Order: sequence, then C-alpha cells, then structure tokens
Amino acid sequence: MEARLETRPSRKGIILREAARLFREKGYRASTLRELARRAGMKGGSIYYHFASKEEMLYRIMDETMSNLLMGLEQEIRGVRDPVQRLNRGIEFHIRYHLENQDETHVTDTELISLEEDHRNRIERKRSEYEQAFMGILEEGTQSGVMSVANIKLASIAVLQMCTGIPYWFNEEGPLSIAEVVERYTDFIFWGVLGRAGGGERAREAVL
Amino acid sequence: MEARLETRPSRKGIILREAARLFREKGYRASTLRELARRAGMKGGSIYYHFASKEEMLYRIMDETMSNLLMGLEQEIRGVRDPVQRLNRGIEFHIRYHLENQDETHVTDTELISLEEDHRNRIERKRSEYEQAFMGILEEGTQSGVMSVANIKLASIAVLQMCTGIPYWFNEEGPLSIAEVVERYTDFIFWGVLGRAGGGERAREAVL
DNA sequence: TAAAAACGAACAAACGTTAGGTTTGTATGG
DNA sequence: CCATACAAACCTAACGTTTGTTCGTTTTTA
Repeated sequence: MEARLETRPSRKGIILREAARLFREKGYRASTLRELARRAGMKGGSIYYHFASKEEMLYRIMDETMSNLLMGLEQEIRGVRDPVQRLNRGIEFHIRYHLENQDETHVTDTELISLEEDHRNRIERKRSEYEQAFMGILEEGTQSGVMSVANIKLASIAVLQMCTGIPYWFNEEGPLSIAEVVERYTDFIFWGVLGRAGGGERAREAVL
Repeated sequence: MEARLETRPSRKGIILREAARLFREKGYRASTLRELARRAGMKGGSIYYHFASKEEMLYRIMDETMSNLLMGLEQEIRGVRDPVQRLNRGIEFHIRYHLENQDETHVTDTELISLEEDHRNRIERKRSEYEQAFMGILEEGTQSGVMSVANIKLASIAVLQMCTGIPYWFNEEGPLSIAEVVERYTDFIFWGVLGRAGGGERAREAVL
C-alpha cells in the first residue's frame, strides 16, 4: 500500500531493492537466495524472516511497480483536458518512471513468466488497467479529430512497448539526458517518421 | 548456415523446434532437459547425442534467428532505392518474421541474459548489425529530405522495439490478420499519432 | 555388421526451504 | 541503576529435490 521504497529504508525495503537489482542482472530463476542475502548483508536463511518465499519478493516488486505506475499516471493527467497534452504527460511520466526505476520496471516487464498463476493474474490485471488508460487518451484524441489512429489498442500497446524498452539501451553516462529522450520519443510518437518532413507529398504517394 | 528449421525435419531440427517452444513457454532457466526430451519423444540423456549442452541449443536458436533476420532483410530491400519503400519493406519483413517464428524470435529477444559471455557477444554483434541496417535507411531518408528524424539511433531502436513486441499480444485466432497488423504499424511509424490528423495545426501548437 | 541413435541409471552440485539455537535491542519492575 | 523478560533479527546446519551431465549398454537403422 504505502511506498516503502521511498521512505527511510527498512530492512524489507533494502532486501527488495537488492532483489530487484539481482533479478535484473541475472534473471529471477538464475538468482539465488544466498547471493541475494550476501548483497543484503546477511545469510541465506534470514531472508525467510522477512518474506515467505522467493516468489513473494518478486511479486511484491512487480505489484508495487504497477501500483506506482497506475497512481502516478492518474495523478499526472488529472485535470488536464486536452488529449494531446494528456498523451504528452502520460508518455513523459511513463518514460521517466522507467528510467528512474530501471531495475524494478525491467523485472516487472520481463519476469511475468516467473510468477505463480494467481499472482500473475493480479499483475496482468493492473497492466491491462494501465494500457486502458492510454487507450482512453487516444480514443478522446481521435474522436475530437485532433489525432488520427486507426486502431486504438494497437497504437497504445505500440507506444508503451517502445517506451518500456528504453532502459535496455539507455546509459546514465551516455550523451542523452532523460529530458532529451522524452522529447525525441514524444516527437516520434506524435509525428512519426514522415509527419513533419518537407517531402510529405512524395512520401504520401509512396506509402498509400 | 543453412535454414535447418525449414528443411525436412532432422532430429536436431525437431529438438531445436521443441526447445524454442519450451523455452518460450517456461523461460530457458525453468525449462528442464527431461521435459524437452519428453516433448521431442525421447529420454533426457539422449539429447546429448545431438548437442553438447543445454546452452548450446539456446545459442543455436538465437544465432539462426539473427542470421535469418539479417539475410532476410538484406534480400528484402536489395535493389529498392526509395528510402520510404525500403523502410516499408523492412518493417513488413521484421513483423512478418516475428509473427511467423514467434517462439524463436521471442526466445532471441528475451534470453540474451542466459547466454554465456562469448555467445552473448556474438548475438549482440548480429543484433547491432541488424539495427544499423535500419539506421542506414532512416539516415538516407532524412538526408534526402523525405523523412524527418531528429535522432536516427533512437528512432531505429524504437521502431524495432515496438515491432518486436507484437508476438506478446498477437493471437492467431484474433480479429486481426498479419497483413492488417503490418499495415497499422507501418502507418503509425510513418505518420505517428498526429501526422495525418485534420487538426494538425492545433496539435502542432499544443506540442511544440 | 557397423555406425547412429536412444536408453537407463547414476552422480555431483546447487537450489529453495526449514528448524532450532543465538544475538541484539528495548521495555519493565524493583 | 540493574536485572529480567521478551520479541525481533539473524545464524547455522541440514533436508529433500531437482538439475545438467556422464557413461556403459542396448536398440535401431542402413
């Protein structure tokens, strides 16, 4: 419920933080509790005082991530009316959160397969909610005529997919700042490859 | 070298095919050789007559996939001059191959982490080659003025990322055909969300 | 009948998990 | 101020499985 990773680091918080790092580094299945315990500064068995199982840690990481995404997005676009602005804010929030919580989001995006059925269903439900928020924005934008999207669901998934993949290649020490990445991606999502080019007519013929 | 999965199914081919299915279903680490052997119609130890290790099978799947992607793309855009047409063909090929070889491509896109260092480097090199082919197209298109891409590398990765993710949600029995998916995605990549909308001016102001 | 393919049984290592004992911090009562 | 009580936090050692892999033998194929 509460944002545990944000507050003063409790023992559980530290373990989850290290778990996210480790799971991202080696993958959930290849990560051992002994290695995790070592990084958290204790011995293997001690983890079980804080968590009932290895899988519970994975679920907690993913559930908190999805909750933060859902609440954060809602808060970010609340009160904003213009669909273009809403999409703008949504994209920026999504990218920012993924870049500022790379370990947790990466695990959340890749380890669904490692969850037990019940937990997996819960996470999938939240993810679906999150996608529908974006679908709603594209829907409004299209109906008001300012956007032109043939298949709302497809476009939403495509947008999220490409933004979600940013942490794969983004490097903190690289030449690009987070703000620049946000700008380039937003630009691409809004205008595509041809949208603002001079040779629009020529391209239009070639494609259509 | 040769397209082994395409020819008359050899014993090795069958095993690799089932391995790709299994690895995708449960993840590489969670897949056991005994289960794989069962699916391929034999007992656990027999696999080792055909392959030296579990990891070798994973590497073979990924290497063949990357080789097919590289050669296929090259063949698809060879002789085509117009950058827009080249991009069009590249996207279509990429999506088609991913949808027609879902197990292998999914494994290739998610299990890099499970490869030993030497093998991982080899696959990463081919993946980088593949990305650069797309970067080249965007480069030509931008320099000739028909496209407008601020950051070539970013855009290439974004395009590939969103297309690569299609098998995650695509359903053979669903309402969309492969051709339709290709069309929608190509459309989105070319024109974005605003590019062909009537309210272009209004949106332009809101975004810029 | 010789080579190719598969079997069956076993091994050593690694894993998640458990149980019981030990330390540490803190509140309580005299 | 000290002694006691108690719970939270951690350790140690082990258990039972599962895993990738090996190897000598048997079956199948050509």
